[in-house]
Amino acid sequence: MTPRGDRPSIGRVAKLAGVSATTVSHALNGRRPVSAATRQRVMDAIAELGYRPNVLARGLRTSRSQAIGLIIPDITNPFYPMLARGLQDVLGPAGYHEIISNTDGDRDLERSALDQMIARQVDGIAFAVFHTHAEDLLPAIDVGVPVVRLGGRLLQDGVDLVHSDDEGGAAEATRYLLDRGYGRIGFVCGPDAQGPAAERVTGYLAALAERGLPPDPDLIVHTHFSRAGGMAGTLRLLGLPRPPRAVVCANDVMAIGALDAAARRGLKVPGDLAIMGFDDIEAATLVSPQLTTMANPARKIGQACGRLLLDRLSGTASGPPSETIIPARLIRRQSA
Amino acid sequence: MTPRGDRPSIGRVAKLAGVSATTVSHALNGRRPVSAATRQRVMDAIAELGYRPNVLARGLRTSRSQAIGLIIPDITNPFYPMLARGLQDVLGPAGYHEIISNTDGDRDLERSALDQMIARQVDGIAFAVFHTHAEDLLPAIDVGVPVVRLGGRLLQDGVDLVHSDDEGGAAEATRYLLDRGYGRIGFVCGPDAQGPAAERVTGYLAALAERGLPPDPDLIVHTHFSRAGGMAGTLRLLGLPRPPRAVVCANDVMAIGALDAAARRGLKVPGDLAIMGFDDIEAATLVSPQLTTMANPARKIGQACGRLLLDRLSGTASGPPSETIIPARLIRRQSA
DNA sequence: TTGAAAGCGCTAACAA
DNA sequence: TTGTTAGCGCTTTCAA
Repeated sequence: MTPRGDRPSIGRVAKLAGVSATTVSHALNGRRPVSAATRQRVMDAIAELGYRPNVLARGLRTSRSQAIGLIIPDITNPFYPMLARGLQDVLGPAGYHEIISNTDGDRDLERSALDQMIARQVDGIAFAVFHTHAEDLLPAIDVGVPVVRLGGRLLQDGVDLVHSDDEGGAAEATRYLLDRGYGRIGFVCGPDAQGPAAERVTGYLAALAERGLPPDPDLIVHTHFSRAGGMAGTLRLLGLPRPPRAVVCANDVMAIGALDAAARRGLKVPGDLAIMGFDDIEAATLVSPQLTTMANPARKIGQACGRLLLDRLSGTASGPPSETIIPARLIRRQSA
Repeated sequence: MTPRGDRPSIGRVAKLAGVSATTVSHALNGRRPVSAATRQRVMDAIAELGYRPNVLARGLRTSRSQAIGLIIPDITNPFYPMLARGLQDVLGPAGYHEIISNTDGDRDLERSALDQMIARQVDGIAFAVFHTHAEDLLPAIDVGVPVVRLGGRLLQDGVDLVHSDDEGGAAEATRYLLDRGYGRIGFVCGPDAQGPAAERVTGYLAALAERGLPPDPDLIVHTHFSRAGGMAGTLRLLGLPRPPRAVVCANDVMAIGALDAAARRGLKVPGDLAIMGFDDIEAATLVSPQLTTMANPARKIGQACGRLLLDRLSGTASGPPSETIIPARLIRRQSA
């Protein structure tokens, strides 16, 4: 009836080896010395029966599921698989599995995903979402599950923070253009002032300010985080009375849209229009000209997140929430 | 000490509501009538305590973990996230979570991932790998866990099969070129005769045979499944005494490499060389000219896989292994 | 309509 | 070096 085909239990192994279940347990996880002869008999029995410890039962007893939850908007967005891989790089060798939930950025789904993770007794949670407020994470904090938040700036009790240096990266991208003599630089931004995009605008403005350049609201356009949005935003900039000769885009996908806009206007890139992206997604090397961009190292972020979780789980870290900033790196290619 | 902050148990809820744990259980999962008044008291208690059923404990008792394992080579390859999403489309609403393991195509890692999934008591497994032999799946079959294999052709007891129509798709791609007057058509293939690539060669040859064209071994080059491999293979074809004017590539990544090869030789695409890809990855629309290709619908494959698993889990399906073939669709763009 | 009791497979006191 | 016992939180007979 049930889908399990009568799997051998620790008791069966014990009986076959002629020892107690306790001894089998200790032979397996070495928390207590077991004589070589006994261990051998146990191992033989395990092999003979094809025994595998039931992780659920172990988890129930130890209240550690050896699983961590990863809550993200959409695994289909190439940034997140990289993040997931980085997490696994660190957590896998430590014996943790990853349970992934997609939320599509919906706040209700985010909350329900968190609930389900808690119900599954995950040992830790990596939460990568924009629209979540501090109070949404309280259920996890209340039950004492370590949470690492990916992105955002909010420091919150019980929640470590990992994010890329959006502000510094955007500043560096802008400086790169300034150094090449571009005075009027446009910024193609996301729809609102939330999330990493906001930090990127801040960096852009900071770089201008360093050189004594005042911000020009006309040069900042708000549009969608998409290829079409990038094109529309860039066209808007190009339609200005004094259009910019260089643009910084909030991400690579939008920068590819900026490329589309240049092609439509018959502008050469970077000759007539220089374009900077952000993220260094795979596609950045597929378009022509290839995108000059800031590398946003998803895998490294995932690894940092994994280490943080591991430290909290082992009790190595127990202090107040930490903030880890992963630097972005300038990748010089052809578009700027 | 343990990382769980003293979570409320069903017993606590029962006490607060003034009923037995049994009643709380039934109030929650409705396997037995509970009076409206009692149910209300139970729900109130649950809300007051913030109770969430412990999925591990439930799983231990019912021997169903409500989790399914997804074993893939690499979540970083954009095909697999789509697959994972398709699985979740179907399995998520049914209350299943997904546990993902990356194997990097390593057979030992594949076997160990399978072992771990079994140890975790997953209710079903989706296995997407090339290098696995039939006997590697036996551990899962032995314990009665339904397995769906993604890709490959091997019909095996206890293992359902889902794959795209690699053979038919490649035949259609080839026919498309034949219809446009190309007589000598090259095929850029993977390193060996295994996996979906093999089926694609078969389809290519079948289409040629339909028109009475004999196979020419010179026109089939073996190379790596990568952009660099695609370029190298195409250059080899172009170096032939009578080079083909059209090539079919085993996947889009290789087709992008073929584009590189054409650019290097100064050939116009599709004027001097027509190029067909396979898969329709996102990048297919980013390159210039955009790739004409066969869409390999990963998400649909994932959904089909999820339905199959669900049928096996619910007992709806219980017969011999099934084979589901998802058709590939021709996407006309610019490269052919 | 409800409860009491047993037990899923494991580990951790405690005891020898 | 090893065993006995209890119990993690839940569901499921069996009984009322």
